[in-house]
Amino acid sequence: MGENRVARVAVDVPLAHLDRPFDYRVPEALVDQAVVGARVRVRFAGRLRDGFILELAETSDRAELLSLHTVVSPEPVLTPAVARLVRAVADHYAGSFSDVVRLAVPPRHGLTEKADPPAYPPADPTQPGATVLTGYPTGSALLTALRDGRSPRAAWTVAPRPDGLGDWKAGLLEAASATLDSGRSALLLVPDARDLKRLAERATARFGAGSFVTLSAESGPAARYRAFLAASRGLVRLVLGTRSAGFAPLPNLGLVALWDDGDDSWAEPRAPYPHAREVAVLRAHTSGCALLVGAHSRTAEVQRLVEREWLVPLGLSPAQARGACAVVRVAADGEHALDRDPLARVARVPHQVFETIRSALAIGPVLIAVPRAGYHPVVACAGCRDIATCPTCSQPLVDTAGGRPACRWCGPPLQPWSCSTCGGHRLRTPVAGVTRTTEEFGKAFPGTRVVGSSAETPIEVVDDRPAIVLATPGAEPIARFGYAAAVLLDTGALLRRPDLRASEEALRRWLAVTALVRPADEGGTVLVVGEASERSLQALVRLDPVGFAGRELVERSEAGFPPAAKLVTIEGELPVLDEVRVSLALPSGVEAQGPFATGSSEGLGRLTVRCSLAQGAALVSAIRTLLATRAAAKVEGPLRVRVDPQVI
DNA sequence: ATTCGGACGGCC
DNA sequence: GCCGTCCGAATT
Repeated sequence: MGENRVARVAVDVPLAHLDRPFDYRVPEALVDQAVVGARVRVRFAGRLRDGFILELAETSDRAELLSLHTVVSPEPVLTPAVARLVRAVADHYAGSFSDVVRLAVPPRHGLTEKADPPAYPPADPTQPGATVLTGYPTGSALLTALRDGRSPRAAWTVAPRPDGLGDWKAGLLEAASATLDSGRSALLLVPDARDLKRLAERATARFGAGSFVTLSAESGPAARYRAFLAASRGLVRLVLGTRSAGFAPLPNLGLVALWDDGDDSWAEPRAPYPHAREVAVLRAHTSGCALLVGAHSRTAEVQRLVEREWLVPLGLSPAQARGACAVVRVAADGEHALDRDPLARVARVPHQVFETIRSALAIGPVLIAVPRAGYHPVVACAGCRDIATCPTCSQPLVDTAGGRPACRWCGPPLQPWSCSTCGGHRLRTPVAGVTRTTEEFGKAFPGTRVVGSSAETPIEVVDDRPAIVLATPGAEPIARFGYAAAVLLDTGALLRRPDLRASEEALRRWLAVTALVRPADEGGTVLVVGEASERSLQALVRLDPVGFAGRELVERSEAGFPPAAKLVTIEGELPVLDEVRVSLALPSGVEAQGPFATGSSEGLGRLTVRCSLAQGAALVSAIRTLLATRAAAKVEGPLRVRVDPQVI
């Protein structure tokens, strides 16, 4: 067989036991096109299937080889570095190469590929931007290391303020700039399209228009593929993107930076459900690039990497942070139904909230963070605020879309409702949506502009004139010069969520709101309505997300949850899961719980398997082997495996 | 003798 | 998955 006439092909087959390369002969006519990374079509089990050339070789172990059927295009879309990352991610999540490669390489867009690429002027990092990282201890050392071509890894805890030390976008661009200076490329990742747009605006100002690309699934197939090609062809050295851009092919990658790893949009909803933070970690590991994980808060996962000394901490002390940010105070969520002031009566908030808003309005806009409508669809008595229950079965009544409260089991109550505690007849929704609360604040502050921003009707920016801005989580507008104050209403609603990460997530959101408020020396205040003894609330008041994450990690360790333990859930039909539990020869130290019915659908259930981190890789590999064996034996019953799932 | 079909093994 | 093959039973 001639020179490089064997192509190792990753064939797109969904079967777990066929998750390995297959050799094909490269026919004479395709020699020029059959390059490493090219998309091909091959005959596999009698059918034509898609695949990628992983490598070219001179010989094969096998005597007889089929020929490549077609080279779809000679464009090398799957580089060896990305192929290694895809394999590592698949192995980590007990998934297959073909599943992960679908997340890594966007669908081909033929016209875009054939068209002349636009001109990409070089990113000009000589324009000095604001220096942010140097304001942090060891920040200068990080930049120097990047500039010198080294690969530091850091967990950057960003001070929650709107500008200066809180300007995380400038910090990421600064790190990128230092990396570009070393002759390498950089990848900056943000959780959503809104952040991407804002980061891109800053990147344009710093590096010049067109000197970088943004890579996101939301930009449509053509634009997405054009940006992908600009990266893989080495036409740009700076890529900004969202979740799937974590796999972006960049020659000579020097840095991956990821903003706010606690955001739930980092969790990929498609199998094998990789988390972008872990993809970035695996990328730094497999390609030896630098890693910068920045956030106002700190996840237990990042805390673990810091404690293992795999990430270096980069942040202010809590005392330094308090000196640089808004002051945070707690208002007890007391018996305000009896309060005299109009806001307390109308919107059910403590008197202190009214005072804070009134004084802050004198110097600027005020943000009111309200829990998302629908968090608690339950209804309560307007008199005593007790939860309203069904007169027939005593289950909580819920607020239906039609506006009439009803019991989930018995339907709308037949006779007029009366409160079983105080005998009252009027009902109200305890957590009002933005629209409703907007009206209430309008009444309490006559003459003040009141605007609402929610996911459905978001507002991007507000100016510095006094206004009350009500916003649901994630839809908070930016105030051009920072809010004079922010009020976090009903913090208990977030904390009461039946979720392992409820308090971590709550602190993350509150710090994000704090970051929109002016620092204390400019009069900025954050008022939190809630239970002052809550650990997450105390961490907010002290601006100490690191201390919080340390204790959070200890708790996860005691409870046997990720990232302190390896936890895998397997979902499928209950009898199938019984078989799985038996056939998974569990080594000692590996526990299994269930299978339990999930209630999501008839006959479906979940089996949870957990073990120490030391045994984690062996457990995941054993589960993968089980999937392969089952697929090879054609055992019926689909299974869904999640490694370290984000929500349990 | 020939054809049909269902099960099983392998997929380069 | 899906295809090919192999073997037994049904059909001529």
